[in-house]
Amino acid sequence: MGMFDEDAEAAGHCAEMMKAIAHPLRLRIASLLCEGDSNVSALAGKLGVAQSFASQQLRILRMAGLVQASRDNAFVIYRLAEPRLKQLIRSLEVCALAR
Amino acid sequence: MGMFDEDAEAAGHCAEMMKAIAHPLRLRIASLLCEGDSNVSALAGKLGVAQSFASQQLRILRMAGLVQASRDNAFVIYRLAEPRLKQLIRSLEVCALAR
DNA sequence: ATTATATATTGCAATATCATGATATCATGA
DNA sequence: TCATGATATCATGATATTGCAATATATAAT
Repeated sequence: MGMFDEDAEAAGHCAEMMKAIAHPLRLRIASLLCEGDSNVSALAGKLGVAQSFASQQLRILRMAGLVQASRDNAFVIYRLAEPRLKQLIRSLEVCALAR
Repeated sequence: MGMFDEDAEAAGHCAEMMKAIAHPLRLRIASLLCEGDSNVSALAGKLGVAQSFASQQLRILRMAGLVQASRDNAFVIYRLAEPRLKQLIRSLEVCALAR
């Protein structure tokens, strides 16, 4: 039935993806990006953290293939790269509500 | 709309939970437990890892409140503590399929 | 009491992650 | 070109995680 118990490689990939979001700030960033694209300093402002910190965490999300970036003049706009990520975050919210 | 961007504490809790499963072996353990309760050495055998390693990872899952343990004579039976965890793992499998 | 089996814990070295501050790059406008 | 605002990277020390081997504990059977 489960796929991860049989397919260790799939489990490894999935764990790597989860690790990317399994961080307070990165989860909040992903959550914000669910509501719409945004740039680095806007995100940093909303989250109340330093720009360099936000940029670093965005980099980790980007490396994991979860978000994409593109330039809009001076700004770099980040967006969710994966529609399925939105779905996953909804599931996580449901989990969090059930505590 | 999203809850994690507004509620930093909820994001922290959720990230902590995710961190517990965001590991190749722990994900596989959780996946196995979705199919039914099991004991440590049975899990270790199915996963092809040393008993002490399986026990260690089970401990981490237990600390995070994701699994529960109870003794059945010589054996310690582990089970999913959270029905919502089953749901989450299903979501993860869907995500993993979509790669 | 001894042995065997199941589980848990501990110690450890290697590696990774975290958060911060300083600095560098990049694009725009005066 | 210079100044400025937006982003990215670097360097760092603190802390956490990883995987393994050795050892300890607990239960059961003989």
